[in-house]
Amino acid sequence: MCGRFTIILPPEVLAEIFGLPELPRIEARYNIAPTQEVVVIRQNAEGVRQLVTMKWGLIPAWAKDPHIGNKLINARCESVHEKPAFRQAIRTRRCIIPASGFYDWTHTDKKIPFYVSMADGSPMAFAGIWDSWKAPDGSRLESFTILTTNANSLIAPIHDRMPVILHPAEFDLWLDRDITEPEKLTHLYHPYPSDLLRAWPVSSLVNSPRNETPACIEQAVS
DNA sequence: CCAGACGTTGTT
DNA sequence: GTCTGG
DNA sequence: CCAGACGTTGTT
DNA sequence: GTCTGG
Repeated sequence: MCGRFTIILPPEVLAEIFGLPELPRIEARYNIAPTQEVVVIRQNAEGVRQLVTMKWGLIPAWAKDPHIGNKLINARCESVHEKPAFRQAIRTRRCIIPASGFYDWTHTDKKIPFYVSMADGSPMAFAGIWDSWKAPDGSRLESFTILTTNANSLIAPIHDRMPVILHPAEFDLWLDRDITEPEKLTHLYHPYPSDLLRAWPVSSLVNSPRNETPACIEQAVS
C-alpha cells in the first residue's frame, strides 16, 4: 500500500520526465504523510500539464465533513470505478503524483519500515485521482488519493498491496481527460515489475511524520 | 418514499 | 451526487 | 502509514 | 480499543 512517500527530485528532472511547460519550484521531502500538501500533475482540457498542490486524502465533492479525506488516502484499483467516493474522479479527474520512493511497514514479527524506489533512481509516478470540495465559506479544497494494486514479488514479503506506478509511456493515456471508459484504463493497474524496483530496510525514524530528514531513507544496519 | 452511506488497511 | 436498504 | 490522544467546565 | 492528525 502507500501511506508515506518521498520526493527528492531536481526541478529540471521533474519538468523533463513529466513534460511540464515550466520549471516547478519544489523542495525535497523525505517523509510525506497523509493530510499534507503535495504536488501532483494534471492536464487541462487543452492538454497542457500543470503542477498543482493538493491535500493527500480525497474529499468527495458531496462530503459534509472534510475529515472523511483522512481515511481515503488510497483507492483499490479493483473497485475504484464502482465506489461512490471515487467513480466520478476516476473518469474525469486523474492525476499523477511524482515521487522518488515510498515506505512500507512489515507486520510480521516486529514492525520494520522499508524504503522502495526505482532500481535506476529515476522518478516514480503514482496513479492518482483528485476532487474539489466546496467549503461552507465558498472556498475550494482540492485533494487526491493514490491507487493501489497487488504487490509484486519484491514487495509481497513486506506487504500485500503497492501503489499503481505508471511507466512514462502511460502518462498520456492516464492524464487524457477525454478518456473515460474503465476498459481503456484497467490494463494500467498491474503491479510494477519487481526488477525495476529496489527495496531496503530503514530506521524507525521514519515512523513519526515529524522526522523529515535524509536519514529517513538511509539503509538500516541490523 | 426517505435515511444513510459513501474507504482502506491489517488482524484474528 | 447517487446508490442501497428499509 | 504511524503517533498520540482519548474531557468538561468556566474564566480571561 | 478506536479515532484524529500529520
